[in-house]
Amino acid sequence: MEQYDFLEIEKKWQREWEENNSFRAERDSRRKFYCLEMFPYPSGKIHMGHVRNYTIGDVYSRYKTLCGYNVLHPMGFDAFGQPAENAAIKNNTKPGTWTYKCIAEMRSELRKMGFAYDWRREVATCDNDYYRWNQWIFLKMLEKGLAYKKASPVNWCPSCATTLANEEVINGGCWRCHSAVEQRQLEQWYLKITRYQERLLEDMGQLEHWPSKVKAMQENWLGRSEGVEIYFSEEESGRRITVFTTRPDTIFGATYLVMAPEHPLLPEIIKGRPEELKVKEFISGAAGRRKAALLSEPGKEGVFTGAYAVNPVNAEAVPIWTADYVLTGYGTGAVMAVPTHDQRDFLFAKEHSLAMRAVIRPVNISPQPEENMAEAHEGEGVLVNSGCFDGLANEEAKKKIAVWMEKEGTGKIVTCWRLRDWLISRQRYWGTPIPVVYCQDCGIVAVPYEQLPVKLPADAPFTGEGGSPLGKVEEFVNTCCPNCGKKARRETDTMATFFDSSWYFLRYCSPKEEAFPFDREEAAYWMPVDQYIGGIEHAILHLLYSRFFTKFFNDLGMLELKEPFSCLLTQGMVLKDGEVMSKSKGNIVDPDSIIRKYGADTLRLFILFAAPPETELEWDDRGLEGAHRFLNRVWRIKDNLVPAASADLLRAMHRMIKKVTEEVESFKFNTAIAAAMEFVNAVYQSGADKEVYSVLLRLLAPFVPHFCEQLWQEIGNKEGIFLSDWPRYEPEMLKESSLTIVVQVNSKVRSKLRVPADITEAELKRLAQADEHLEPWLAGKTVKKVVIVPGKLVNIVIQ
RNA sequence: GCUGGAGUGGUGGAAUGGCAUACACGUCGGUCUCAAAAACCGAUGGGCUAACGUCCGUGUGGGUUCAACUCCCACCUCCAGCACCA
Repeated sequence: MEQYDFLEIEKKWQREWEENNSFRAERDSRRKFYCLEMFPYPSGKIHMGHVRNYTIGDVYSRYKTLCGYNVLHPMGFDAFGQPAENAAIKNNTKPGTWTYKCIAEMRSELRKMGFAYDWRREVATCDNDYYRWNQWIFLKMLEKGLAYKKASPVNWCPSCATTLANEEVINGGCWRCHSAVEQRQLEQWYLKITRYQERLLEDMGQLEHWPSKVKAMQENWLGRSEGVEIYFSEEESGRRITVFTTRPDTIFGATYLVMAPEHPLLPEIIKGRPEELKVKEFISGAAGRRKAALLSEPGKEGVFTGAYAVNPVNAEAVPIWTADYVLTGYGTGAVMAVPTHDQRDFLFAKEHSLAMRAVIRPVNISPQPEENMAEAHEGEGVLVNSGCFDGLANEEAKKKIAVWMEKEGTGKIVTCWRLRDWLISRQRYWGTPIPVVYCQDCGIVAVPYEQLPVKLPADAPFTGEGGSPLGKVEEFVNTCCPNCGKKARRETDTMATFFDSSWYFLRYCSPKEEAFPFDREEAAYWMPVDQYIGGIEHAILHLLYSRFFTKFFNDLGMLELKEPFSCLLTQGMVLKDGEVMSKSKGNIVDPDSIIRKYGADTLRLFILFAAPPETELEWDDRGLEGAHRFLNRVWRIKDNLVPAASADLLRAMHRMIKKVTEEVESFKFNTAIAAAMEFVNAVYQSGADKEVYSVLLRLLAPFVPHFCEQLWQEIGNKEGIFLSDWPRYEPEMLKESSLTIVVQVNSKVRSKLRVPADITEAELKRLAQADEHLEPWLAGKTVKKVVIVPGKLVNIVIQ
């Protein structure tokens, strides 16, 4: 039995596409379509996750091409980052050398998959021509006050020996190596992403075609919450201690106040008190306890400071405590504690025998004395023990008390965000140098634009043991102040690589542009990305940063649009035996070995057919063989073409065109392929002619491009299949002359009728009731009602 | 705890109010063959039945409807993300 020669065919068409620049994209008068997949880190080899991600994008971009769109489908490499340094140490080479070698290997692996990229637009973020624009963007941000340097406690990964952004800390561990993250006091560069927090939240309304999950995660990350800052004062000194609460309705129930151990006022408050030593001990142990808490349940540790704070609404003095459960990074770093109506406060108060006072009486539950409460009542109710607010529903009281406090000057209505500014300094070598110098006289000085790029030296004595490697490269560090010309030192930290990937989709629009990061007109034509495809792991980091950058470019007047990605698809993971493929589990299937054995088209087809794009995909060798079998089946039709296909087959073909088109359009590739398989089964029954075959090939072309190009050529076409058109169905051909109608009695199928398609409802009703198959069911019963669904079924309801 | 998903044959999955299990995998049977493989054709949710059939069946319990995998209410289980966020 003839098997098609995939090795030969795939090589041939890959060469052909490359020589003809088949997938080059240029601005023209057609409707544009920008299809983008998240670019890879160039590790050298592609894995099944890449294969799946890029195959999904490839199908869609080839489909859009066939539909007549001017498609931009670029590829590049997210090439800066730590693995290059580790690999360089291990292999005794330079990160640059290693990275460019990996890029070359990766490019060749991607080519073997037959992806339709415009390779002329390739970018690698470690190229001078790319990262100089990182520096340009940074300087613009510096000008606008969006980039700033400050000393602050930062997340520190001891194993990677570098700082991390909040977004890079996952469950208290480093996103890359999972080591427990420590806090260190360091002076670092930040980007003021918080200036955009309202817009990042508001504009999510535009992201209709993003998965709700991703939007929910971003919303949660932004963490907007409305509340009140309340001004307590320390009893003796009158020093103001501001707390933040979302529950001003419980203010009369505040029985103590808690400050985070890191709160800057704390040392002043305890100064000279008998408790000072004990509290200081507690403060110095805080970092260690926080680290330990990451590994286990958070504890309820805390100590009394000896001081009291005056509640501004009732002049009551309440004890001031410091405890781990109050965080320094959120709100004001201090809270008023209301044990009766906040579960955390409740547990803490029980633990340390602190006073409680209920101020909200629950509706429909008999009120309990405080000492009998088993847990805090966090729900709704009516205010009690709250002065003139007694009797108000608590939701109403929330607003009234807030307004009242603001009027009295005892508080202020505020909106609090969880989002922090983005820490971008990294103590690493393989990244974009931050383009500033430090001058004895002038302080922090921006490197002038005309001096960009600040080139990363080709080599640095890095060991992976910490400290910025660039600091050891004398000829890099020592420079002159651009301002006064005196001796100055360069910044030796590099930028977080998420900076690089926050705007690469814009660079693709004009990758050779020399005056700006991107050409305004090209971007105006190609942007936004119409379809973006990538892993869910970037739901917050990359996608949030990219939205931030886009808004920044909008402010600079370089972009019209506010959001970079119109539609987003997050593809599911590839599993083997129910687990994610990984080196450590030893369950990796290497795409290259599959390509050699079955061909790229079979691999593509299997991965598309085995599951819908968004869900997890279980690797299955036998499923792979099934996909291969199907291709051979389609191949053999070529030698068995008939002069004219039957009318039934033609109708089936038009039904298939409709189905495949609708399914591809909505990313249901598995059912699109199923429809094609069903049709091929019909072809095996009655025989296809050349016309029918050519339709089938064009419908399959986005999925298995080499295969279809070859057959397309063999049946006599001179131009490539991707220069043809996506088939259209004739609505006339979908109509059947007769239909099968299901006949039910009391909703159970009892018979089927073959009737003319244009039958009237009355006639159908008559026919159904006369059906002899129904005799046993209808005999002696009264017909209550007859439901008719045109073209589908008749349901006879009997008593 | 909060957020977002998922739960359907032996397996991956299909069906968004109208014949549950399309398509594929696997299994079984047939054709071809000396034989095997490949290929092609057919069967394949469960119970009862010699058979025509018939009853049950989409995580659980209720509800709406002539009709529910699908809509509503309550719950269970699993996966993922966030989490002492005041």
